[in-house]
Amino acid sequence: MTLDLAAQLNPAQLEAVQSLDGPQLVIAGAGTGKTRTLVYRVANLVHSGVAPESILLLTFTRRAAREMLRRASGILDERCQRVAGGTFHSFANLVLRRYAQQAGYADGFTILDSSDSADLIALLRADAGLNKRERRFPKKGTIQALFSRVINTGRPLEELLDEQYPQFLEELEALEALQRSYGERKKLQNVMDFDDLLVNLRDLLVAHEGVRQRLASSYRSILVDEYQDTNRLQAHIAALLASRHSNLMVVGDDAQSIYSFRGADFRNIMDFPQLFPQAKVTTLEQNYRSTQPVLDLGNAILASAREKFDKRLFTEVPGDVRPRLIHLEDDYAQAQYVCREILALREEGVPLTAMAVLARAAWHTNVLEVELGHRNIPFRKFGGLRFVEAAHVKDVCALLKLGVNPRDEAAWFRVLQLYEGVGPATAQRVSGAVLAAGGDLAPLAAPALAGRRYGEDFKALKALLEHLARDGTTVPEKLALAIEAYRDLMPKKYDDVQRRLRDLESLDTMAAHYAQMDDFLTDLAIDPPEMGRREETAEDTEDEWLTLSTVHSAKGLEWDAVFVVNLTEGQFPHYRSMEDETAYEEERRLLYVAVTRARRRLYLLHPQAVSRRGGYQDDFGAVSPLLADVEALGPLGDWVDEENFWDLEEGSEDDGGDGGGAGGDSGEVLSRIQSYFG
DNA sequence: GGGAATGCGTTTTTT
DNA sequence: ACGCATTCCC
Repeated sequence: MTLDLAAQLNPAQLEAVQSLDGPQLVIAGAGTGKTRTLVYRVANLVHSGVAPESILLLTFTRRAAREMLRRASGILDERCQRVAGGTFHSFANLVLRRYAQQAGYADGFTILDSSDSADLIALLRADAGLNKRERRFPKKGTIQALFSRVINTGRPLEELLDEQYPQFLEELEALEALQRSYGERKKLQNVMDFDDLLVNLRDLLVAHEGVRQRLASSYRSILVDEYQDTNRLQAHIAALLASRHSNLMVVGDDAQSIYSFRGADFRNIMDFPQLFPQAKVTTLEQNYRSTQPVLDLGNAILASAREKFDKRLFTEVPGDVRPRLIHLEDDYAQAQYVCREILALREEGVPLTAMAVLARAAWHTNVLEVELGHRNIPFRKFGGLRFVEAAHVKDVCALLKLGVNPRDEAAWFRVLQLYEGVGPATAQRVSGAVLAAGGDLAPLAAPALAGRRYGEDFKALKALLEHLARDGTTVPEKLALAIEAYRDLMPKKYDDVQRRLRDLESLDTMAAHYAQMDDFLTDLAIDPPEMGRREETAEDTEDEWLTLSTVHSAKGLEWDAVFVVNLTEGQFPHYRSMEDETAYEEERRLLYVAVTRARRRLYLLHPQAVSRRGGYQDDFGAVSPLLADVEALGPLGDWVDEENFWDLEEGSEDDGGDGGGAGGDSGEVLSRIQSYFG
């Protein structure tokens, strides 16, 4: 098997792909073949004899990793499928399961997703009596987000409070105490939240020399995609893993950094050469995705950015259809317009699969979804509320979790309250008793409960959990047991039992792929299925569908035609980002990401009113200030600007659309890592 | 005391 | 439609 790299790559890409050793930074603008470069580099590494298992590809989603390895296999051969790949979180999970003891945990720890962790925090808040106070105490979700930010940015709680919630500064001490008890309680319950996965991996690598040596030796080459969206913790982990061979390639684009709300810091990119002074830096500037008019708009959006990183993308992709900015009365008119345009494009031969509607927030497409339904246009929705976040799915998962880890208090709290006559107080009492017994289920059958309404129910629950904990039963069998028990409990909580049961059935198809229940549950938390919440109208097997997505979930993807909806002040940019400059700048980059998803056709839609809960926003919304900034620049905002308020009745005609190893030994690298990360 | 029913305000982005 | 707080009822 030969690899004709020169024929497939431009000089800059080729350079990045061919230098197999040493640290490398690739700055890759949108559409410049970043993924291509990574894929070819993986193939080239394997081709040159590096064992696939010793290559680690860290990406933003697991889907991205799978896709890249599939492509690498297509270029070279099946060996590429054996490359280790995934997200930082999934990799951390893998390592921590192997070294649970060294990390201070027991085997079979369970994962808390953000809402689980918020629930646990709420329990502790109630324990500490912080509920019944004169002053309002922050909501559980707010506290959870704060704690998470402390971890992911490495900044002190006080600073973050001062910045974001000055009204809660007076509660600093109470919050710090809560933070401590939250940390202790998780250990006690043998659970980790998302942040613990990263923290514990880093701590493991720092504190356990032997483990670090083993991992750093076994990963001969490490590649990190979307490096601009990593946080400090992740950068530290990547550096530690590369401490032996220094073969770390990071790829990213500062202009596409859109996850700072999660602690991502694009300075990781800027500082990379500081950490690895021998780093080779490659910049990819030729865009292979979009036409010049689309790119011009992208460049213009960046041009008004507060912090400029001079990078001008150019393209040779032919095409001169200018982007269109369309002003509409409201989001119903917007939905009409988008549908008609989509159908028109399809007539012209653009397949549905090559079109996407992108939005700042998942709910922005709600009105459109109804309209698409009316017109029988099949679609899939990405981003926003996940399948696994639906209350009934969480309920069943909580049951399953207790089979794996009977110390998981958040799961207990959820499960117990499913029973008639059980509220927060009883649930907490019983789960407290189980926890105090180290996870023994005996308290469920305690004589004191016998006379209660739920006495018998709890005995049945005990039997169920014992069965779920048994080794001989398969994952799908356990799931079936849990659903069967849950079916009887549903009417207390929901009136649409049938619909929810159907969702649970789809869990079943997933469960079939797993031999271990904890793997199944972990994957549900860390790598949730991206199925649209809306039932696929016709058949699941529909092979032509339109993509609806949040801009965040559209990262790295591309379509022939892209519609960006709700470009209205307060919607996009989100109103909460308008006071804060750094947040506003991130909205700008977010719009940049959105428009650079388009290959040939780009529609920017500005509904003047956006419906909320049936009604309308009080006042009429101006066009997004992000676009106003571009307009102010003059010729670069050279889009087709049209108003389309009236002519939208079904069937009416309108104007239609056209529109490594190189330097430094392990010790030297380590000391640099140490001095950088402290 | 604790659980259930009622009413109100509210929607960012994700591992 | 959902989470939250208040009120109502056993």
